[in-house]
Amino acid sequence: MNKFSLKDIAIEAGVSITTVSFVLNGKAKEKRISNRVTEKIKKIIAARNYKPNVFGRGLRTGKTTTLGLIVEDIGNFFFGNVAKTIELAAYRKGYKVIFTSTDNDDPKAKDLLTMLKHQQVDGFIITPTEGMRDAIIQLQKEKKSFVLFDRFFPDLNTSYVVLDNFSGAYDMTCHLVSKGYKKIAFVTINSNMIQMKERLEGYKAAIKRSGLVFDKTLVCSLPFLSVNGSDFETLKSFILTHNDIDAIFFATNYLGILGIDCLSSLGLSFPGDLAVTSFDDHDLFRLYKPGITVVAQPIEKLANEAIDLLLHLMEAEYSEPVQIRIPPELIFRGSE
Amino acid sequence: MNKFSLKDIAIEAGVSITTVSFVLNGKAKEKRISNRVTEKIKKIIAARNYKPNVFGRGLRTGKTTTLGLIVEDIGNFFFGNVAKTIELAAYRKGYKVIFTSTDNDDPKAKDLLTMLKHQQVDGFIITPTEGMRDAIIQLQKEKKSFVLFDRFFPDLNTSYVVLDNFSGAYDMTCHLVSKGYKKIAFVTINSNMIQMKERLEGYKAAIKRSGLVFDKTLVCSLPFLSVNGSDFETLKSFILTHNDIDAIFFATNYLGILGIDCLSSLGLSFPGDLAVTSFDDHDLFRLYKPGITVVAQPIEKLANEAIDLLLHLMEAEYSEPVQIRIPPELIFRGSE
DNA sequence: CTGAAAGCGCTTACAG
DNA sequence: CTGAAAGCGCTTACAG
Repeated sequence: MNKFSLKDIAIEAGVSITTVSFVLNGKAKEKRISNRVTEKIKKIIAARNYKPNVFGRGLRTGKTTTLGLIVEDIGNFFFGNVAKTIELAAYRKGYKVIFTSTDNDDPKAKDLLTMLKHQQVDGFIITPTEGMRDAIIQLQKEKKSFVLFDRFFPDLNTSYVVLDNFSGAYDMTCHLVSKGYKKIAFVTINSNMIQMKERLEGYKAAIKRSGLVFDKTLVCSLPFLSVNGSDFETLKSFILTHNDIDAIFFATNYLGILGIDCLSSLGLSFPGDLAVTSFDDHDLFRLYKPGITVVAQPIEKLANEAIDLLLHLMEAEYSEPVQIRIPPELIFRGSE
Repeated sequence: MNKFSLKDIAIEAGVSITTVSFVLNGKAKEKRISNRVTEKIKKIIAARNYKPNVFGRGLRTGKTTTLGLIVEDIGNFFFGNVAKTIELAAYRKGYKVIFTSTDNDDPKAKDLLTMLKHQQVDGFIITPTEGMRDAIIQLQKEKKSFVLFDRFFPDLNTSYVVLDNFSGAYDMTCHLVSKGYKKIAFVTINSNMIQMKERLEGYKAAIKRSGLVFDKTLVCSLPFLSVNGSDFETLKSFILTHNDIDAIFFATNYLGILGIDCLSSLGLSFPGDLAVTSFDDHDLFRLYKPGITVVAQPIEKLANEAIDLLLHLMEAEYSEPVQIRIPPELIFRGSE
């Protein structure tokens, strides 16, 4: 495909490959290549549409202009749009992106990280699973450039870009309280990862601050993306058992979607029978009748902060870890 | 990172790098390396967790175990889930995937293809834009392994995996006719690409076969993802102008989503005021009240066919182009 | 102002 | 049954 190598260009220009390489890498001035020769070489490179071979360069320099992106699930609305934004920003800077989904599976996640390291990507954006803690420590030891995304390890001093999950959950819960709801259920996933913990903590803190009593039986924890579809039944029976609930707050977009499915199959209407709110925005929440009140994540902002930070870390000689929290945005709709 | 090279392993095993390379590439038997030596080397490779350097190998062989995926928009429900399935299948086969979104932008799309070629990916899955025709011809001349996805060029004999769009549109239109609708509007995007043409043709054919008269003023063509959001207004005025329409068929998921938004903001209800159906399934269509009747694309099947075909083409010495059409699945819900 | 040469890590034709 | 050596395409320290 790349018929042309440095050598071919050199022959055509009647100079050495060294000289061509200098011109190619913008070192013509520094190396004092004459203007005449520089221009001549540039012309030939353009005419032949010559691009340096990635392997030759990679072997020599260890650089790839490729980034590794690890998300939870590229098919999810949130992560899919995050990926889109990151890819666009990377493209504009001349980087390729290798993308991978962990599906919250620890062994797969670790395997993916190894694969990306082995692939010599220049930097990583990682939505870590719980079990990746050691692998992240290792990555840091190896002085790789990376930023954690959506979640992080509280006891590890790494760079990250996350939503301020605590205040998102806190503000939404306060909102429900202010509307007069008193029995507010919180439906979350069974995860120790910080982003889910913070959402739960935000909910708890708001309940307590409001003078209500935190009742742990009002918290429903589902396993992550159970394949057998048992979530639906679990949630249904939770709702049926707690028939005094007057509001439900779903902790992620797919829980909210599941919740709407569930409530509607139970014939419950909202906000009539109970108020419904969710984390994350989604076309369904926006267009459902009534619209669902949500804690929206500013997706483009989150993704752009992550890629910008990563590129910054990659070019910095040395940098202290940078930790960014983006405020969420509450969108009030009819579901209360 | 990869501290260990072939050389290190060779030194540790007390053999030449040639021998290690043979073992590494499963040529031990063929090259008649003794069992004793083979086992010893394998043990060391495992113990050191040695992985061959991708650049060294790539430079020598030109192979990368990396695939290039070009979709329209990774943030879209359809393409996001396609990407997810492809990535999973590729991962299981030991391939990495570099993914890119064209956003239906010709120059970007061509640029992405060049980038992927330059990156020496072993194979391509491409959702082409209209303007990529020449680039695809070129790709074929270069004997690259690739499969077109979701759409293809009718006058080009290339491999592809697509939905049978014609029959999807045809069947849905017939369904509407059978329900008694007579003024069926078709909302599509302004594209000459085959998948949209076939949908329109399917609609037309069904109208004619049903003894109705094809009325081109009932076809509304919107520009692809106009940034300024003018689609909403265009569609709105189309609906207002044609107040005798008794059914609308949206030709893609994002048009259907836009349509629901639009109809609902006009205060129109369905199927009361008019029937509503769409191409592609989506959480919104499934859970909206009433549920939206759709022509669903079997996403996993489409994606798996594409990746399987690509892998087949990659390992085949030579293969005639393979062209696969997957039948759509109509899902009937309350919107008629 | 420019070039010859080493070396990054690998695979494989050739030799024995 | 095993190894020395060439060469893939590049960058850069060194020499002049």
